[in-house]
Amino acid sequence: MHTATEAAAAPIQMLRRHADTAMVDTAAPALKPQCSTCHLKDLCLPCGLDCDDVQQLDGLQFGRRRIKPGQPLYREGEKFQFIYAVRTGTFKSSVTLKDGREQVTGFHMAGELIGLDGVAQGTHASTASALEDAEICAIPYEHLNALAAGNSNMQHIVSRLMSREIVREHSLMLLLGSMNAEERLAAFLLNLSQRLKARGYSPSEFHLRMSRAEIGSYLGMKLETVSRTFSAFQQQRLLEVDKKHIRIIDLGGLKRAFEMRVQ
Amino acid sequence: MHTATEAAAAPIQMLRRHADTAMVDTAAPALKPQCSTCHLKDLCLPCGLDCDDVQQLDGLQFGRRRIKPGQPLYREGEKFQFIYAVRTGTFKSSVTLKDGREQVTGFHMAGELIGLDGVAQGTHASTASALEDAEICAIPYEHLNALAAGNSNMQHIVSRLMSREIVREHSLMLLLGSMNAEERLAAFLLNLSQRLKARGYSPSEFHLRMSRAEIGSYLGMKLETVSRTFSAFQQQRLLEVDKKHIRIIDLGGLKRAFEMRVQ
DNA sequence: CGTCTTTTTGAATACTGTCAATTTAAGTGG
DNA sequence: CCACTTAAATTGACAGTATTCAAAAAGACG
Repeated sequence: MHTATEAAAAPIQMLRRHADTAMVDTAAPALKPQCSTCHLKDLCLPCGLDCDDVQQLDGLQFGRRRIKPGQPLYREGEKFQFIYAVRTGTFKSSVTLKDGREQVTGFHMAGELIGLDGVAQGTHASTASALEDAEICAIPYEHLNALAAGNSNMQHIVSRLMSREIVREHSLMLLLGSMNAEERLAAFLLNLSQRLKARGYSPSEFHLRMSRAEIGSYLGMKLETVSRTFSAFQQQRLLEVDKKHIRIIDLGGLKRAFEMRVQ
Repeated sequence: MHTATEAAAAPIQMLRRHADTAMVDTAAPALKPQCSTCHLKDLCLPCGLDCDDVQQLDGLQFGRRRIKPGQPLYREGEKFQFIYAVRTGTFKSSVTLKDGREQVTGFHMAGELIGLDGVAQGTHASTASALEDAEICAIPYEHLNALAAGNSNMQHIVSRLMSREIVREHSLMLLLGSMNAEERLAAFLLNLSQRLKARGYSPSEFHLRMSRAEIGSYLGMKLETVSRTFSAFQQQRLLEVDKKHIRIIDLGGLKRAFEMRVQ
């Protein structure tokens, strides 16, 4: 088993270490996380639980792990053992096509849980990779389940998380199925803005962690179209775009570009 | 509360009865279903449970209900109380856009469970309507949860069902995000064929329960494009199409049209 | 039997994709 | 520190696919 330190020392070779991606360093005492004292408490798994229940989560003694940019947290087909809570950094989830291309199914930031698609078949149905230096909590699914078996609150929290993922994907299907390029990008930016705001960051000025190609894959369009649409928004004076740095200068206008169709 | 009979007597007025769509006739003794004797046992909720656990499901005493074509089983925003198992007939799930258009998020047939997207917020996130005469089991979610609290097998079954829905939506996102019209329709037909086969029907000859517009909404294309693509498949001698009656005459060819990209 | 809906098909348009060139940024090694 | 290589993003020109608009045909239904 390789530790987080070893992984950090050899970030280049990540593509060869398929079987190891789920390994977690549970030995390092400095990395023992506690939900009860975590600043992400209100966004993450413990959200909605009372003090006693959160202390039960502390009892799970899950490991923490650092991930380097580009490194996979888990891979499609790999055995499912943990669900992961993002502590810092950003991840993308994707499913890969036979011909090698990927479809990005989500971007994930601090407090969000990923890996729940592995429950269905006991193997991960998607691949999750870090887009920047990141840190996660690895929650052993079986232990969480054991906890949930004796605690209906906990049970409900986990179910709700899964259901939320279903609802999230509904709205993405809606986007992919019935919006044009401008509406897609507007929806993407507004969603990002909202999630950053919920995490205490500026909702109007931020740095994209993903490439144009990754945004395009997520939104079902080519990277050139993403780039063109950014330019169009800039000309419409909705945004200021400097590569990955985005400033929303007309939030209302952006919402109009998007809410035209949704809700 | 209106009974199934009343509902059947006034199918035209369904659009006005928002609050009532989740009502279930639990009084009619003839309609008391038993999982243990149900012919859908191996496809539906009980799949994977042993005899003892299935008998616990019988104890839930959930109601059965008939739905007329076009009638909603539940509606977006409505209070979430039940998950539904399709006994007979076909349903579509959809989310509606501000401007009235709908995005179909799924088609559901015998043995499939719907409504799990309501767990997230306590209200249904989509609308489910029957495409033909249908019959469902309404499983009270709270009761199921109570059962799951004392039975980890049961718990696992429910989690797996939710996760399966997440995985299903992944593959639909993949379809919507990175396939052309022919690939989409081929994927749709192959999926349908496979599910019909699992239910003992012919996988190569079947009757579509949904309109071209509904297929189009599901696949993210216009009804005219669906129609044209059917015609194209017919000219390529992959299908014989007579309105809603479909005969697959070259399964391999259809798979090639689709597997070109997927898995 | 007439009306309404669904489906099919055609023609023209619009949007996004493809290909290619250029610019900018980032990383590498002398 | 600078020249070099590599990767990412932007932009243009053109092509191709799916959409839109429109009309006709075929069912479905009362």
